[in-house]
Amino acid sequence: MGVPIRPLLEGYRHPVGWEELKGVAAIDAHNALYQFISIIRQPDGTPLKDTEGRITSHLSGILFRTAHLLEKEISPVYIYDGSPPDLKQKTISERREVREAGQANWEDALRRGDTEAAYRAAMASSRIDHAIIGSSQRLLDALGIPWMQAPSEGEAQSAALIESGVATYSVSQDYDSLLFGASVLVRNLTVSGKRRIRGKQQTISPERIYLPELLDGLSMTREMLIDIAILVGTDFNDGIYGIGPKKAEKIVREGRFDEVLREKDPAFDPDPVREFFLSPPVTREYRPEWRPPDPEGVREMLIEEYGFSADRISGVLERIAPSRSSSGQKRLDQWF
DNA sequence: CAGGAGTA
DNA sequence: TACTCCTGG
Repeated sequence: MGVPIRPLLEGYRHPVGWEELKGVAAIDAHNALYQFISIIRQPDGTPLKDTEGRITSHLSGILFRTAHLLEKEISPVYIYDGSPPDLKQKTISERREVREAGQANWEDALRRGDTEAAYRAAMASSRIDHAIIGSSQRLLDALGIPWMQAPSEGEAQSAALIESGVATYSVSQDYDSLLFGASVLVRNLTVSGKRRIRGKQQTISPERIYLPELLDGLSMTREMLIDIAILVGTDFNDGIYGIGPKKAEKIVREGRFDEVLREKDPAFDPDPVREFFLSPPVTREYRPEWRPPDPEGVREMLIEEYGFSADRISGVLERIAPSRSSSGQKRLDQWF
């Protein structure tokens, strides 16, 4: 779910226009896939599937979003998670339980005929499995979009790519990459527009957070921000019961982090978690390469193999790899 | 989520 | 043009 420190970011989440987002976007692949798989569903929660029952929601999401980003002169590179640290095991098993409950609730809601509850439960049942990861990577290859597998957490790798100048910013809905030291985080990198959230219409548009501005504004170090996160809970440790972001901020500012842990959870050693955020396993070798899209490869995969509509695919391909016969449109692949 | 059709 | 609604696989 990511670290719940949103209240601390009030005033630092700046709306940003597409013009300012030109550059290299290091996209948290797991986060993006999860968004697609959980949201791209029919009203009763059924995901898009091909005739063999294989889920295709994520392929639709990647295809159309890629076209959109390239049109905005944004170069995406997808960062996949590698092996999770042992510290994450509890989070992983908790997520599995939530998914299984979601699956059961979905079936229940369908039997009751409660479509809205079915949709919500189906979202919670979403799972990024091997088939989804593999097919997403094949599609990215056909689209000429680079991807890499991080040694460990993708968000940590994204931060390293920014630090070394390979990426301009990190893209995720979660705030973890800030803890890993990503200097720029972009959320809602989607076609802006209105969405229904909890029944209400709300306008969603891209927003940008600068870590240095955040730390300066809060007068704190990244180490302090990490300690706050540890108190409220991260993917790598349980939080302290009854402590939210505001109390955690106060505790850390007053230098009572150790004291509070000694009192509330004496068995817990925060140092491995601190260490993981401050120097996670990452690679410094990777250099992404963007290639022109392979229209025939995309067609073969999506139309022949997964049953996408030829018309829809042709429309997208025309946007990202205009055919020579097309009239007067500017070529978007010219800067590859 | 994103695109497209339908509507005003 | 702007906005709502529906569908995609």
